[in-house]
Amino acid sequence: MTSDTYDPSIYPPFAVVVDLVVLTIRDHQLCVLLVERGVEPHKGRKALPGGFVGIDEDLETAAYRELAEETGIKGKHLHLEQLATYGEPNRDPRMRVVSVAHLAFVAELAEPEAGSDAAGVSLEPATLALRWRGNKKLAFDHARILADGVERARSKLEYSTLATSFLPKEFTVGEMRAVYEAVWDTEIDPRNFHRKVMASAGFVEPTGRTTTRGGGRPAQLLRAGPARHLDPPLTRP
Amino acid sequence: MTSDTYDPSIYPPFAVVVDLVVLTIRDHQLCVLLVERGVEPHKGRKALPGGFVGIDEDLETAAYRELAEETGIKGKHLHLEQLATYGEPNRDPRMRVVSVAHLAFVAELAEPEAGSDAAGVSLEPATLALRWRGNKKLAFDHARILADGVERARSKLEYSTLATSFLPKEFTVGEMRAVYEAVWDTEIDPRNFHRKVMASAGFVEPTGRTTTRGGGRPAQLLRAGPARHLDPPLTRP
DNA sequence: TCAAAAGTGTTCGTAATACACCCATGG
DNA sequence: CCATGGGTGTATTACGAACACTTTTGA
Repeated sequence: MTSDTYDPSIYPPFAVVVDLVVLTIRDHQLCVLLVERGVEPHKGRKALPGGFVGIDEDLETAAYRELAEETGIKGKHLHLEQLATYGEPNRDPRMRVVSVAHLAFVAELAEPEAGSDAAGVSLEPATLALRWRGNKKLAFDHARILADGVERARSKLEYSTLATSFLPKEFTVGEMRAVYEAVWDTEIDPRNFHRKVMASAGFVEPTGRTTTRGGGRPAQLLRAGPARHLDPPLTRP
Repeated sequence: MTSDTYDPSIYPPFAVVVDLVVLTIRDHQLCVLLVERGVEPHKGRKALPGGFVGIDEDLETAAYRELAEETGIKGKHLHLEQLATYGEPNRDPRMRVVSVAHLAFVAELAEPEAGSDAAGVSLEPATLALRWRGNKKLAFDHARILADGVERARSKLEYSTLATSFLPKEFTVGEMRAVYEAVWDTEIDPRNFHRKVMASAGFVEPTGRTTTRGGGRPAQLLRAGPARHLDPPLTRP
């Protein structure tokens, strides 16, 4: 804030919206939730979900609300954080729109089209959506927002415990490895990964049960531990 | 963005401002640039510099403009990045204000009070300003913004080459070590630090000249190298 | 000749990698 | 009994912390 006085008759109107980069893992790929625009501008193109912030609504509250409206997700088992704010004067041709983008990590949603609002909801591989060109290009500056979100996700997995946000409440080490491999788009040695995850204090805790989903020897079922930061970090090759 | 239509007669007015966390090193301490408020609310308190975004002005452009107005700094030898956006409904009692905070690293400014606008500009140790309580407390939610900025600065030094932004164009390894010690508030082994900095490809390059300012054996004068990221990172103890 | 800061060499313990190997299940 | 993934042990290498030591100036 500044000490300048505010005069509404001079000060021009800004619209403030939240846009969401909702990431999830599907088929061993990092996927992003997109909606198809029904109106101009960019009618027919895919866009990040989002909407206006209410006058008495916190930014984070608005982001959670949009997420629920768009996906039907309401549970507490997800991660949502502010990503960055995009405010180029002409990013929306209709008026001056400042978008506070948020980044969400969610566990596999059972057919997200079940969401209330938008019929045109889809899940697309993130790297694919980033490469769309021509009239398939993402609306507005959403390709840039998505790129920033993907890069943030990649680095967050290194030094935070947020990989668990992509997983159901109970999971195996192998399933967590699949998350890292999908987000980083690399292969990871299963044996060393196993050791690092189990040795990292507070990352995961055993439930005592096992599962054989996925075949092979039964794997321990784990749940997320209390730690928020990963020390030492898991580094990508 | 969303497909909702926009109706200005319904949509309430938001003010969009940029606030600046301007950090520099002074007396071996990490310091922040503050201005004293001349009007209510929070009249007489220190606050982060900032101001309204123009209707045709990019967020980053607005941040550079405010920085120049507040400090007189115009040169290209500084770093400025977006920090985060703060939009709680009641963070400003006058109206709904969304603040896009930016973080700047600058080399020692020669008495910043020389700046054009504000007479009440001062440089205060960051950790001190964060501890102010009662009627000396920072205005609005600026203590939280400052805390976020300091934490970001601390971690940026680990994996980026931005320490050079705190230094003049030419500097010595010892002067850079002083930056790390001030920002991290730790002591660092000079010998190991020297080796790491010089071994890190693209971090610094020799100018060929030396200096004896600071006493002792002449030190190589260095300038910032082309690298933006530090690999391997410098880790705090 | 002493203090002070720059810079180099070396030791030593830990951490990461690569991979051999064993385990426990389903088909 | 074989394929599949889970999980353990271990040798080798790489790296970082600690610190002894040398260098080059100003006072």
